[in-house]
Parts: sequence; structure tokens; C-alpha cells
Amino acid sequence: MSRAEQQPSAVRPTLEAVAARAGVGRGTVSRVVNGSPKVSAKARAAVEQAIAELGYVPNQAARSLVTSRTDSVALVIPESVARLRSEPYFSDIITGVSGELAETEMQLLLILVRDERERERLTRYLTARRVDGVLLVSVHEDDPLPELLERLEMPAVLGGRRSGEESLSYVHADNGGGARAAVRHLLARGRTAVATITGPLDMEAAEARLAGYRQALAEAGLEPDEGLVAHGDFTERGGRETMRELLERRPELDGVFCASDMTAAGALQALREAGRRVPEDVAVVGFDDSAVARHTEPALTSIRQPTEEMGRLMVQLLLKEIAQPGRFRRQVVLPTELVVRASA
Amino acid sequence: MSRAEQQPSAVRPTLEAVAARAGVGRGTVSRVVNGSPKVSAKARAAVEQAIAELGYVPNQAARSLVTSRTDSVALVIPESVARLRSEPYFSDIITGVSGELAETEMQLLLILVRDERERERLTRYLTARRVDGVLLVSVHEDDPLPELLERLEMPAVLGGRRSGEESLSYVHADNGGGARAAVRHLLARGRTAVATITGPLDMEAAEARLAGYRQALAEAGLEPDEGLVAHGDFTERGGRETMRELLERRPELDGVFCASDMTAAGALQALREAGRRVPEDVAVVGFDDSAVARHTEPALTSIRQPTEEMGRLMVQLLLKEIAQPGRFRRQVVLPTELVVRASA
DNA sequence: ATCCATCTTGGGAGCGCTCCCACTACGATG
DNA sequence: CATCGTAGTGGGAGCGCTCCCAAGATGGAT
Repeated sequence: MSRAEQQPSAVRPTLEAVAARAGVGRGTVSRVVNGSPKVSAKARAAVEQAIAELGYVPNQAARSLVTSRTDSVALVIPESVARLRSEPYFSDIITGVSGELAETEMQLLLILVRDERERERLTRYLTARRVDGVLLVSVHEDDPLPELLERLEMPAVLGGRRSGEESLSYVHADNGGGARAAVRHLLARGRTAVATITGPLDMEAAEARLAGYRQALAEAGLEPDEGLVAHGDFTERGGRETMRELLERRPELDGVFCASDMTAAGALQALREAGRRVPEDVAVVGFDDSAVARHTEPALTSIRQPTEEMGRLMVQLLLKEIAQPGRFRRQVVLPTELVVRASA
Repeated sequence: MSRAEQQPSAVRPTLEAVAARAGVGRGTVSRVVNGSPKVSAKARAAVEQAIAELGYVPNQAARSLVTSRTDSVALVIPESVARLRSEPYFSDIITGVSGELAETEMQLLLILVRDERERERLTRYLTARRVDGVLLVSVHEDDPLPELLERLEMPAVLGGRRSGEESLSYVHADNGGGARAAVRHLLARGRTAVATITGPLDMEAAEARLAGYRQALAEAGLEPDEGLVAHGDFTERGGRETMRELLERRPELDGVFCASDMTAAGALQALREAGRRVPEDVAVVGFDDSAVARHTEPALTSIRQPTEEMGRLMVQLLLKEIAQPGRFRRQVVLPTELVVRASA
């Protein structure tokens, strides 16, 4: 056995036991454990040896009770099951958040909020201050959670924002710019009747993508046609159904900008059903550049947003906010990028 | 006086404050909060009113310190980033686990373990008993974590198992049966040279799927041909590269059973590159029936495993194990199902 | 030799809760 | 009428840690 140095006793050793073994007081052990500089080299060595011999690990509950810190943060995802399952966006966020937290001693709580009951549970949880901070993604305009976070003075960083004048810290992608790039690309390919399938417009991201679409058309001097704007909900099914409506209403359309890749995947299905060839008859651009974009037939031209990096950045901001409560607040917009594949 | 002042309203009421307000002792409040029956109706009413008026929420750290329970469980995913991102399996597990935990007061910690450093961090964490139990998915044969869990006598449930004689509780799918069904289906469609792309064989699930493949061929009286067996790693890229090798080695193959949908997606790409039509020239079956199965071209025939249900079940078993430490242990195998689509 | 600033150190005082035991009140029992 | 449960209650004794303060060591300046 390679763990000969640790003689695990039946009960976990306490800080007091370490102090006794090292021949010092509790205070000194506590200082060593917490990296205080006010400890002599000799005392530090003795304590470190005792810790190793006893296999001491601090009791977090006792520590929390005194410091009222928990050394954990929550990632809150307020979405229906249906969306989480099919949305690679969340996996990427989780990957980034988890990776960044691994650099620290903080732990990650994952909290999915699907209905009113679960929101109440979360409210209780946050009121009890069982985490030091909160990352909240997929923010809807009327979501009561951001307000709750403010009221509780809980350090928080949003992924996305409620509106243009968001008071909390956030990280989000340049949705408007991405959408403009997408539509410009379609126009540059000679498309003249470019439609869009939006996301849920109670999300600023969806709203911004729609605005970007309109801007790009305006820049090109095209007459706005509201008949070419149809409302989806970021899901595949929504994309399919909305595309059908759109085809019925404007059979002449030759390009579609979809507010998400899943939407675009659905739209491709509807186009295939309708016998339209992609990209020959109708060119399609998605948004997110998620994994699905590479699996559709044809592969999807899409707008890449640095989702994982957004997760990492959210964590960095949150940690700063936790370190300086009430003082630190920052709002970051990350650039997007057009990724051209077969669909447009 | 440069420090921020504390709002009086920001001071959280303690159990003692509730007791004072309700005109009872601490013990009685504690009993009410914890649902003990040994409280008179009158006292209970008074306490409940005081709790409501004060907005009392118990302090978990103080509770933990005494009970040494944490009311949280960890979901541990020991996988590289690359896999997590593209593997819908994990999203489904998370959805199931989170949904089931929402029925309780337990919280979910998500712990991704990517390298040795992160494993050490987890070891410290578990040694400190900062969770009441652990769910461990994607178990590899030589993974040191299950052993650690046993040594720490930590309640645990595996998703999958290390081998046929697993000592810990687990939930897994009938991988062998699923693989057999897949291969039988290919044979029933008249395929005579059926290859397989395996998963990483240090995982029992991958091994069992390979065994199922062999069994089905044997049942059909076919001569085993090891040249038709190629080793992948569950990823898309692995599927693509392995399919290329396979085509080079056995150009006559007319069917492929892939050990995961992502593998199959990669295989489809390689087949397309090679100018083989699917399913006309080569029929393909995947495993998992994940979301990607519906997006490939052609859509993927696959073996469905009830991933989300597996997550739920794992939680149920874990909670029982936490309730009866050392007594409860159960191993569950769930059925799989062939889902036929265009690829075979 | 004396004094004082600085560095270390030990340990008391809780943090907010549960556990447990002693104690009360009151109806039932002999 | 004394005795005995029994349901209900209050509060002391910690859980293991950090915070803080008083006090001892150290060493340079006078």
C-alpha cells in the first residue's frame, strides 16, 4: 500500500488534536492551515508534520459556522427539462465554470429550476446563504431571481442580461453583432428574401439577435417585411413549426437566419419536408455554433459564441465580487464569429 | 469607520430568537423545525408563527456541525472535457439526478474530475465528508475512486459498474442485450459482414457491448472475424478515424454496430467521405439513442437506454443507502430498446 | 542596562444548532 | 389519596473552528 504515511483512526482528527501533537496551540494550527504569514518557520514545520501524520482535514461546517462563508457557489439554470437536454450551450457553460472553479477551493452546486416549487426551494436556499455567490444563466426579462439576488446582496454574475441597463454583473456575447454578421453573409451570397426565426423575445439575447437582423437589412437598404419575421423559442420543434409557417406565408424566401442552432436544425427538417434544397433554394444560418451544427445535413453555417470561455469569465468575476462585496461589478461583452459551413 | 455597516434587517434570526418570540425554549423550536411529533399543537402554532414573522431559516453549518450530515450529494463525472461537451449522456443523467433530488431537501454538487490534481482535490473533499453520498458515473475498470468510496465507507451508487462482480450499488443498462438486438437487426436486414466500433474497453459497458456483438454473430452461426472489430473511444472523432481503418481493412463490410451515437456520427462522416451510401451500401446502428441520433443524415437507428431514469434511480438508491448506512446495497439493470430509423 | 516596537503565541469566547436529560403537569391507576 | 406513567418542555453541554486579545519573546535603539 502506497499510503503508509496515513494511519486513519476511527474518528477524524480535529484541529485540537493536531495542536496537541505538534506541541502548539489551536491558534497556531489555524494560522498554518489558513496560510497566515504570522507563524515561525519552526512552528509551521511542526504543524505541517502533525497534519500529515494525522491526515487532518478541516471541518468545513465548523469553519462555516464562524466565518459564514461556505466556499461554494451555485450555478442556477432556470429552464425546462426539454431545453436543457437538447441545448449544448449549458454543457459548455458547465464545463467552463467547473474548469475555472477547479483552480480554487470552491465547489460547484448545480441548481436546475423548472417550476415555482423549485424556485421557492432556491429562494430558501439563498436566504439561508448556503452559497457564497450565484451564477445565473438563461436570464429572462421577467425572471424574479436577479431581483432576489440584489435584495439578498448576494454576489452574482449573470450569463446574459435582463436588458440594456442591467445593474448586476454579467458576461454575454455580442448577439447583435453576430446576428448582423449572419444576415450580411446571407445577403452577400445574393439572397434577397431573408427571413428570421427568433428566440423567445423575453430574453434579451433573442431580442438583440432580432435587432441585429433588422439592422443588417436596413444597412443593405432593404425594405423591412414583418412577414419574414417569425417567433420561435430556441428549440428544435419550435424551429420546425415556425419554418413551416414561414414557408406558407412567404414561399419566395431564399434565406433564413435562425436564433439558435437547434432552431436551425428544426428549420432544416421543415425545409426538407417542403422539398426545398439547402443551400441552393434556401440558405440557412444558425447561432451558437454548438455541436449539432456539424451534424446536420447540410452542416450548419453558424455564429460562434465562446460559451465555455463565458463560463470561465463568469466565475472570475464572481470570485472578485465575493472578495469585495458591494464594490466590484463588471459587465463584459464577448465577440462572436461567423463560421461558414455548407448550409449558407 | 470605512467598513460597510450592517443593516439590522440583514441579521438573520437564530433559533434562539424564534424561541424568545414564541415564548418557548430552544428545544421546542428545534423539534418543530425538524418535524418531531413530541410537540403540543399550541406550542407548534406559536413557533410556526414566530418563524413566519421573523423569516427564520435554519443555519445549515450549525446543524451540520452537530449532526455531521450535509444534506448534499455529489455527482462525480471523471471525464475529459472533450467527452463531456459532446456527450448528451451526461446531460440526461444530470437532468434525472437533479429532478429526483428536487423532491427532497438534498442539494447537488457537480464535480468534474479531469486529471490527477482534480482527483486529489476530490479525495480531500470526500475525506472531509463534505457530502452525504456520491453518485459516480462513467466508471473505468482501473478507476481508483470506487475503492476510495469503499474505504471511506461513503454511501455511493455507480452509473455502470467496474466489472461483473461489482461490490458497490449500481444502476446500469443491459448493454449486452442492447448490442445483441442491434446486431440481430443488422443481420435480419440481410447484412453479412457486420463490423463493430467499440468503446474504450476499460469500461465494462463497452466490453459488454462488444460481447453482445459477438454473441449475436455466434447465434447466427457466423464465423468470428477479428478484422471486423475495431476500437474506438465513444467520441465522434474516434468513430471517424476507426471507420476509415475498418474500410481499408475490410472494404466488403456492409454493416456497422457502433458502441455510441457519437461514434456512429463519426462513422457516418467517414462512410460519406468514402462514397458509401447509408444504409444502401453500409447499414449503421448506434447506441444511446441520444439527441444526435435524430440529427445525423440519415437519422440513426440506435439502442435506447433510459438515461434520465437511470439518474433518478441512482438518486433513489443513494438516499436509501444514506438512510441505512452499511445495510442497503442494490444493483439494478435496466432494459434497452431498439429504435429503428433510416440508417439501418 | 533599560525601554519599546514587533513578532509569535496560547487559549477564551463564542458561532447556531442538536442531543439528551432532568423536570413539570396531569390524568390514570390501585 | 398516594403513586405512577407519559406527553411535553427547557436548557446545559458540546460539535470544531476562527477571531481576538493579552502576554511572552526577541532584538534593536538609547
